[in-house]
This record gives sequence, C-alpha cells and structure tokens, in this order.
Amino acid sequence: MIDTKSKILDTAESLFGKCGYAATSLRHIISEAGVNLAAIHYHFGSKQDLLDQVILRKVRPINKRRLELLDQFEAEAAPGPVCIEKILEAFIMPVMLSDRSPEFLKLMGRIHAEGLMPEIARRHFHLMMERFFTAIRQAMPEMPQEELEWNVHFTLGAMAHMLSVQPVVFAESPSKPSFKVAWQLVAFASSGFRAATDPEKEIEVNR
Amino acid sequence: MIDTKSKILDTAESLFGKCGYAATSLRHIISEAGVNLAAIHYHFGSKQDLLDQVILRKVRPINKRRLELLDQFEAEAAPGPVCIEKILEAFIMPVMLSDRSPEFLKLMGRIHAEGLMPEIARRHFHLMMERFFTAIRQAMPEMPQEELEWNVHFTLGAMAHMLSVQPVVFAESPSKPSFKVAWQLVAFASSGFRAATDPEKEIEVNR
DNA sequence: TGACAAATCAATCATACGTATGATTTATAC
DNA sequence: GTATAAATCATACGTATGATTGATTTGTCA
Repeated sequence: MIDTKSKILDTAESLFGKCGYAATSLRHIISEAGVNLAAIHYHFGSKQDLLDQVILRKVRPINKRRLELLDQFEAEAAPGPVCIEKILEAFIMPVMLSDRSPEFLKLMGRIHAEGLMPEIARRHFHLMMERFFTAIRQAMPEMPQEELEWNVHFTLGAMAHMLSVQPVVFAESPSKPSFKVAWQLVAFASSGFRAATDPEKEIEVNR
Repeated sequence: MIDTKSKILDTAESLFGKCGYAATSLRHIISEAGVNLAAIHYHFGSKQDLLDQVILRKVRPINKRRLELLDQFEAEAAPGPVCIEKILEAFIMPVMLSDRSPEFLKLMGRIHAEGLMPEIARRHFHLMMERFFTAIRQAMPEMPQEELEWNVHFTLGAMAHMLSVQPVVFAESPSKPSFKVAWQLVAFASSGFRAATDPEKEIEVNR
C-alpha cells in the first residue's frame, strides 16, 4: 500500500490536470485518493503548497534534463551558438519523458493555461528560464528583443496546448501527445522562429 | 448610465479574462459592476449561460469577419486552394479587432486555456471551424491528417497564449498583444505549418 | 513493555458559492 | 391615473469550500 502522501500527490496531479486547479476541490482529491481531508494540510499545508509540490516533483527532473541537454548542445556547438532547433529540442523533449504519465502532461498544460505557471516558475525555476532565454537570444542575435519574446510565448502556448488537449476536440481527434508529436512541435516552432516577419504588415484588417 | 445587462457583460468579460472562469465568482462580478446578485440570474440564467453570452457577443462578429475574409481569399485564389498564410490570416487577424478591448482578448485566451472552448465552439460555431479545417486540408493536401490536426492545435495554443499573456511574465516583458504581434503569429504559424517534419526523428531522449 | 513522536481520524470552523424567492421599485401602455 | 410588465432589490436557501482542532491510532526506538 502506497503511503498517503504519494496517493495525495498522484491524485492531485491527475485531477488538477483533468479539471484545472481552481475547479478541483480538496474534497474531490481526498475522496478519489481515499484519504482523510486533514491529511492534505498535515502533509502539505495548503492547496497552493500542494500544487507546488505536485509540480516540483515532476518538473525538477525535467528541468535537470533540459539543462543537461542544453549543456551538451552548447558543448557540441562551441565556440558558436546553439541553433534554435537544438535549443527547442532541449526545452521541449524532456517534458515528454516524465515516466510516461499522461496525467502530468495535462497538468503542465493546465497550469500554463490557468496562468499559474509564471508565479511557480518565478518561485522555483527562474534560473532555467533565464538560461534558455539567453541561449535563444544568442541563437537569433539579429531578432529584436520583443519579437523574440513573443516567439517564445507562441512556443510555450503551443506546447501547453499540446499537453492539455482533450482526446475529443474535433470530430476526428488526434491521438494523445507523443514523442512524435513533440518532435513535430520542435519542427513547427523552430520554423516559426525562423519565419521572416514582414515589417510592412501593419495594415488594418477591419472593414 | 449604462444598463445593468451590459454592465454585467462587461465586468464578467473583464474578470473571466483576468482570473479565469472557475476562479471568478458571481459576487466578484456584481460587486465590481455595482449591481444586484439576482440581476445575473434574471438577465441570464446561470453562470454558464452568462459565459456563453459574454463570448458570443464578441465572437459572433469575429467569426463573421473570419468567414468573409476566407470567402474573399478563396475567390481570389480560385480555382486553386488558398495558401496557408491567407487562411491563418483570415482566422487570426479578426480576433484582434474586437473593438480594441484587451479585456476580451485575455478572455479568449483563458477560455481556450481552461478547456471550455471546445464545448462552446461545438455549441455555437462548429460550422466556422469546419470551414477552416477544410480549407487547411485543401491547402496542404499532402500532409497526413493527424499531423495537420496537431499543427492546428499548435496554432490555437499559440494564439490563446498570446491573448492571455499577463503583462509581466519574464523580467522584461513584451508589450500587450497588438496587430503587429498578431501578424508575427501568422508568420510564425504559417512557417510552422510548412516545416518539414523528419520522419526519422522517433528516437528517445531519456538517458 | 512503555514512552514518544508521526500519522490518521471524525467533527467542526467560518466563509463563499450558485441559485432561488418574494417584495418593491421603475418603466410602459391604455 | 391606473393597470401591467420589466427590472431591481434584500434576503435566504442548501451546499461546498479551504482550513483547523483535538482525540485516536500507528509506528519506532529505548
């Protein structure tokens, strides 16, 4: 029998991913996990702290792998900068390994989507973001800072959405996110980063 | 003095966008709008119906404009298919006009993100999605269906995230979404659609 | 075995939620 | 000006929420 703490973490991960953070109650969690309500506050402290632990448990090894890959790619590319494809590969692909738990992938997408990620990221893995941001800046030194930041946002959004997609969205729905899909995203976003933006395109669309 | 119904719609739009649907209470709305609690159920019927109305009020003209543009581009391109750049332009750019209300842009992003959009879309603008999906399929006839669907997801995710970005995400944050940024997204996603995916890239990343 | 800490438990706290009701006010039409 | 409908109001319903308490069980080491 697994210990209570793990059961809470597993169930919270699943429900936060399925329903979102705000829409998931502690009672929903404990009834599914078969534990006592007070156990959550005993082992964690608050709903917010529980969320932090749920995320950190899985994200820490992911970020570790991300930085390892970035280190490796930087070493291989030295003294030049790493190309954007490799940077995005190092950022995106490690998310998919997370011990084959699709529950967690959904959660990652949700948290991004609910706007809770910036806060958690700032508290817990600000350094990693900075490293990747710097790498991207070096990979695309000619791109204006603002344009670059927006491309990062586009990529984060695409990734979050990939992770949180429900099985049925359109009539014929795509499969669950997989390594193949993640590679497709790497290609998609890399190509997006390399897209030339037309500075003349400031025209209105209305009327 | 604006009528109660509009005040509710405006405030709900703003708060749903800022805090998300689940995290926004009706009391939060009425206190900000300065109206009575019962007014919501009188003019709408439920929180869910309020959300539907908030969305439909703004999305209907957007979808109208989307279809107009797609019609126009299809006429111009006839008898050939419309290129992916034009299709995405027709889909993305009309979102930005919504009478210059950044509140609503955030809401659109949120709703996508909270996973409420598929349900609303299925109920209210399924046709429009079908038309664009068909157009995309014709623009990229050689692309496998599944790959194509995922690219659509990537684009929706990038758009949703663009719309819902908070002013402060990184240390130096990008500006609010604008026409310029939307054009950048059109370029980003178009380029992504055209990216060649390497079918050999099925290799693992772990260990 | 006995002492002490770690963990679990049922029960309850105050508050907030979406919804509903019935009275009251305001506007519209005759 | 009175009747009828539309709109707003204060109030309350029943339930759910996150959090806390103090008693009780379980495990650990002397």
